[in-house]
Amino acid sequence: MKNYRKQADAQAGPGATGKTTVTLDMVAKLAGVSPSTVSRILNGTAVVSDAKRQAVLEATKTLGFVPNPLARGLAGGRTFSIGVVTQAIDSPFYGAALRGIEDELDPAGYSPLFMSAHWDPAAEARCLEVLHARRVDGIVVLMPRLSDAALTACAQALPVVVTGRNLQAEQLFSLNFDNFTGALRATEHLIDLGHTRIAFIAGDEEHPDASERMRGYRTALHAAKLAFDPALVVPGKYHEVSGLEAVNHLVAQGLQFTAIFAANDQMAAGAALGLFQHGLRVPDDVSLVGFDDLPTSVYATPPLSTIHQPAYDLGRLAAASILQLITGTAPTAELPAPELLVRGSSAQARA
Amino acid sequence: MKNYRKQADAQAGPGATGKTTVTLDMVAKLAGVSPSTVSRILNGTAVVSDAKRQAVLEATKTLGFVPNPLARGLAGGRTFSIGVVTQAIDSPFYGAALRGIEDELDPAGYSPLFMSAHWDPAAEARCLEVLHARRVDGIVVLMPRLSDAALTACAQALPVVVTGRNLQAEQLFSLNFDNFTGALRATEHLIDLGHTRIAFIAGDEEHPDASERMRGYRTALHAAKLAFDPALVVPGKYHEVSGLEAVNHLVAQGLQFTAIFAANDQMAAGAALGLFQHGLRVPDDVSLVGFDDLPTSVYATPPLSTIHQPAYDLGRLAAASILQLITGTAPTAELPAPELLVRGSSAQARA
DNA sequence: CTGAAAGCGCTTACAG
DNA sequence: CTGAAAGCGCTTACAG
Repeated sequence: MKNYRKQADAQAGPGATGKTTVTLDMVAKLAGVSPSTVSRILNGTAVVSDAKRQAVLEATKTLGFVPNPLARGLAGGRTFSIGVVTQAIDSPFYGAALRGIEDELDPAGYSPLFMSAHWDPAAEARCLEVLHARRVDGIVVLMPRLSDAALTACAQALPVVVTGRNLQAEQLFSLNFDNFTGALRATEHLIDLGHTRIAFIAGDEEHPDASERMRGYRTALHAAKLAFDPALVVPGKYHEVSGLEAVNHLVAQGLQFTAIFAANDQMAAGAALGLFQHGLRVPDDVSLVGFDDLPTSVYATPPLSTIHQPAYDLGRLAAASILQLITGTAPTAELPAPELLVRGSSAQARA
Repeated sequence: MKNYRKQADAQAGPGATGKTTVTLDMVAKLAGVSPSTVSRILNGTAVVSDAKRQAVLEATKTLGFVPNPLARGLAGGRTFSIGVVTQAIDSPFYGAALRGIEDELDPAGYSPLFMSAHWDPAAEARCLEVLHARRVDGIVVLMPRLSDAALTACAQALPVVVTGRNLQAEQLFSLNFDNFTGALRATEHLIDLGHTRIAFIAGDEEHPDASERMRGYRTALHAAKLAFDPALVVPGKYHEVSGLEAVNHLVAQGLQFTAIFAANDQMAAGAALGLFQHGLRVPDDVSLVGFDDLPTSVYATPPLSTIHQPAYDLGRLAAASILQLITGTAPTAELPAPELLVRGSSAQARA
C-alpha cells in the first residue's frame, strides 16, 4: 500500500513512506498529543503551542500522513471539492475554461469534480444531485440548460456559479459574456469591409447566447441601413456539420452573398470546408468571420477572423467566484468585453 | 436543502423531495427494518425477503434517499470512483478519450475523477497520491510521464491501467497503440504518391511514441530504397507552433521537399499555416499528412490526410479494463490497428 | 434471512 | 491552549 510513493518520490522529490494506511490517530500518538490537536494544527483551526505544533508537524512528516478526504468531508462537512458541470468534457471551447478552473482551484487547495450534462436538462439535474450527494462545497455550471428557477433553487442548498446567464440570488453568481456586442462587432467589421450581402449562420436556438448573437447581427445591419434578408439567415446547431450544411444550403439556393458570419468558430470551420468544396475561396470570394476564437482557429487556412471569447479567464473567474461565495464574500468578477480579431479570412468586398 | 430538486424534477421527471439530509437510518425506521438490511438491499449484498425489500424500496423512494458516497467510501472501502490522470484537460486529442471513459463508467455506476498532470512527472506523482488518498477504486493514467517502475509500484496499491506503455504486472494493464505501423503507413502513402523528398516533423522526444513514429518514417523510406536525409527531419514538440516553426526552418534552409509527414495533427495544422504563409499550396506544392485524426482535422482546408487514432475507443477500453481489474478479471482489450485516412491534403507528386 | 455493534478516519462543540 | 466524547452516514463481520 502506498508503496508506489517511494518510486514516485524518486522522481518527484522527498516524500512519505509507510506500509499501511497512516491515520491521524497515529500521528497524535507519535506526537504525544490528542487527535483533536493534530486536527486543529493541520487545519489551522486554532492557536496551538509551538512545541506541540512542531511535534505534530514532524510526526506527520515521518509517518507520511495524508488526511483522508472522505473522512474529512464526512466529519467536517467540507470536502474542499467543487462540482463543475460542463456540457461536454471534450468541447473545444470549454476545455480552456476547465483548465482555468483547475488553475484557480489548485492553489486554493480545492479539487474540481467534472461532470458532463450533454446539453440535457435531465442529465444536468442528475449531475447536480450527484454532486450534492458528494458534498461538494460549491458548484459551477458552465452554460446550464436547466431553468433559472431550478438553478436558483439549487443555490439554496449550496453556493452556485453559472455562466451564460444573468441571475440574481443569494449564494448564486452569474458570469455572462456580452454576446450581443460581440456579434455586433463581427458584423460591423464585415460591413466596414464593404460587404452588403452578409449571410448569418445562426447558433442553436436552445442557447440563450444564440439569440443574442443573432440580435447583434441584425442590429449591425440595421444601423448600417442594410436590408435584413431572412433568406440569408441559416439555422445552425453550433457544430461543424451545421456550418457545412448551411453553406450547402446557401449555394443550393443560389443566394448572393460575399460574406458569412458564423455564430461560432466550429460552424465557421464547417462553413470553410463547404466553401472549399464549392470552389469558393476565402477571403477572395467570400469573407468569413466566426465567434469564440477557438485555439485551433488561428491555424485555419486562412486564419479565421473572429470574436475572442476568454474561455480560460471565464474558468478562472468562475472558480474564483465560487471560492468567494464559499467564503461569504460577494463575487464581483466580470468578463472582459468582446474583442474582434481580424485575421486572414475577412477582406475587402470586391467592387 | 436539496430544495432545488423540486425544480429540477419539474424538468427531469419524478424524483425526491425532503428538507434536510435523508439518511439510511431514516429509511430503515420508515421501513421498519434495521439499517443493515437497508444497506444490504440497496447494495444487493445479500438475499432479503421480498416483503422487506418492497418496504425498503418504497421508503427509499418516498424519502428521496440518496446514499452519501463519502460515508459509503469510508465505511465500505469502495468509492465507485475511478481516478483518471490526463496530461491536459483541454487536450484536443484526449478529450475524446475522456468522453469514452465517462461513457463506459457511467452505466457501471462509477464516476471518473479527472486530474491533469501537465506532462510533469512530479505533478503526476502528486495526482496519484491525491487519488489514492481519495480512495478511488482504480486509476487510469493516459500517457504517463512517470517511470515504469513508479507505475508498477502504484499498481501494488490499487488497480491501474496505463496507455502508451507496454507494462506487465499484477493489477496493471497497458493499452498501447501501434505508432510504428501508423507512421509506416503514413510515409508509405506519400511514397506511393511518388514523393521522394519527404520531410518529417518529429514529435516530442520525451514521448515514447515519438521515437516509434520516427522509426516508422525511416523504415518506410528504407523499404522504398529512398535516402534518409537528416536535414529533412525537424524536431517538434507535438504542438501547433512547433509545426509552424518546422516549416519556417525547412523553407529558410532552402531545403527541397514535396511532402511533409507531421508526427501529429496539431503540428500538421501548424505546418499548414506555415506553408500558407510561404505561399506554398497544399497539396499542389506540398503534400501534408498528419497523425491522430483530431476531430478538427477533417475540417481543415484542405481536409487533412492522417492516421486515425481511436481516442474515444481508447478511453472506453481503458475504462472497461480498469473495471475488469477491479472485478478481478484479466483485461484483454486491444486497440484497433492504425488506419490511414486519405483526404485532400495529399496528392500525387508533380513530375 | 436479519439485528446489534463496532468501526471507517476525521472534526467539532463541550468542558476545562 | 487542549482533551474526551460524540458524531458524520454508511458497511460489515459477528451472532443468531
